Amino acid sequence: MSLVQTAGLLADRTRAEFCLALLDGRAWTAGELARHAGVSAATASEQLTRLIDGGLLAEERQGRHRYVRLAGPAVASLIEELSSFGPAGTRPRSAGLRESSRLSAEARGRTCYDHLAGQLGVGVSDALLRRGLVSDEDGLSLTASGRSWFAAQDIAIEPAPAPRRSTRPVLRGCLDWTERRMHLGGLVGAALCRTAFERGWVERIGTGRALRLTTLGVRDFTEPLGLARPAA
Amino acid sequence: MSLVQTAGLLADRTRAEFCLALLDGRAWTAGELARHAGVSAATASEQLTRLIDGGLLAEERQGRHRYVRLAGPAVASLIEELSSFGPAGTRPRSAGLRESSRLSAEARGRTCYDHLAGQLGVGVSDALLRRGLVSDEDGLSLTASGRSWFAAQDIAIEPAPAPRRSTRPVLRGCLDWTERRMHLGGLVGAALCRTAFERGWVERIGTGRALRLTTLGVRDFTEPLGLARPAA
DNA sequence: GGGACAGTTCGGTGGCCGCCGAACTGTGGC
DNA sequence: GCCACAGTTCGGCGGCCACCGAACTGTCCC
Repeated sequence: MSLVQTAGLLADRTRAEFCLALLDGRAWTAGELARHAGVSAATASEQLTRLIDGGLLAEERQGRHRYVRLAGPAVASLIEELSSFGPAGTRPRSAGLRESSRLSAEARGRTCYDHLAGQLGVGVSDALLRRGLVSDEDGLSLTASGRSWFAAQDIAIEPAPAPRRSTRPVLRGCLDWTERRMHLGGLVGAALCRTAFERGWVERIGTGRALRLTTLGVRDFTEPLGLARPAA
Repeated sequence: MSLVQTAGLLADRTRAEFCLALLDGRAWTAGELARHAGVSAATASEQLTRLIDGGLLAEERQGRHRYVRLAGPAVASLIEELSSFGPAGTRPRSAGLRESSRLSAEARGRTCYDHLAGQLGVGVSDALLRRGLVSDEDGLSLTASGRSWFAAQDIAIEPAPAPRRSTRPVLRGCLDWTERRMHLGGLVGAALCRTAFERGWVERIGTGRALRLTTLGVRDFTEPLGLARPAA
């Protein structure tokens, strides 16, 4: 795969739509993606095969279903970087009720591939900054007290997955499109999100990418960090 | 600009060739790029306009010349990320004498947008790791002693350029295509490279992207770091 | 086994876009 | 003023590729 080929994969409306949908970090079936992007099953099947051959997506077949997901964090960060280009143009026009309620749930909290985003993600990010666990002078980094805080919480910041030496930074600012604020990505963001799921601090709402903060999460996660309790 | 449009800009052989050439961090004229990519002046002109409109390139007109360069570090990192995808496929076949002498000069030392690459870049990167100024456990980061070393050398790690809050990490591993080794990018890599030019530690060889380490550079830069003196 | 359904393969079509030569504009040197 | 040269604009050509419908394979359920 060369630069041209990889870019070409993302240079198509349909394939890009697939990838953006998969940015929630979950596995979708081919049919779901086809409906989501408004194309026939035939087209979806072809395009998914291309994305998989190009190494952007990974597939898992289960019975008559073909599940696909992003091939890894590098792909997610690539897509985010490409999306965040230019003068951050146009906001999509207003939507129906059902749609806008889904959107507001996602605005409160959601996953952005493997880390937390939305108001929850931004809030956590701000809290860590306020408490000096993370520093944003000359770029984002974990401070010494930040490292000990993570150790004290028993949250492991996974070193790079065994086989391939990763270039993934410990901490990475991720600028999302709904909030215009930065939230924490990178290994630290992924570790926080993984822990939040494992300890029941957050849970999925239905089948979307939206998240709900549980009462356990308020008690053990956001209140200790000094976050205001969310409005709804 | 959307994801699709930005990706589309890089999904063309000619435009990609331009961007890869500009990865040396310097400004090229439209004609130089046309010859480099083997297309007519007409084609180069059109494609450059597209790249500029899309925000990937910046232009500067001087008399009858049109100089273009990458619009910023974010573009360089985007291109590197896109290039480093997939199983790092095929190495270009061998070249003529003139070409291969240029290549070996570039292998010794060159710029990779705004930081040092080639054997020089990798060597510096290794030396900083060996001395504990940089850590690569769970991702790359600058250690406390690393921060004081930079301060002691009076090398400023520039905070993000004023207007826009940058997501550029302090330290970023950059995996280059000639060396298969990682070298230092990010704000730290840029600061080192800038300093190396300012203090005369390195200089350009001719008009290419290749670098020569000066005797001053050996004395004040690589020897203090414990690098072996390069073969040639 | 039959029917519903998820996904795939294939052929044909339409549109987009990268390319060039030719004619043109503008700059610099003599 | 003239010529050389860098870059631009335009029209037209050619190739690539995303799309669909239709026919097919494979899975699950009754």
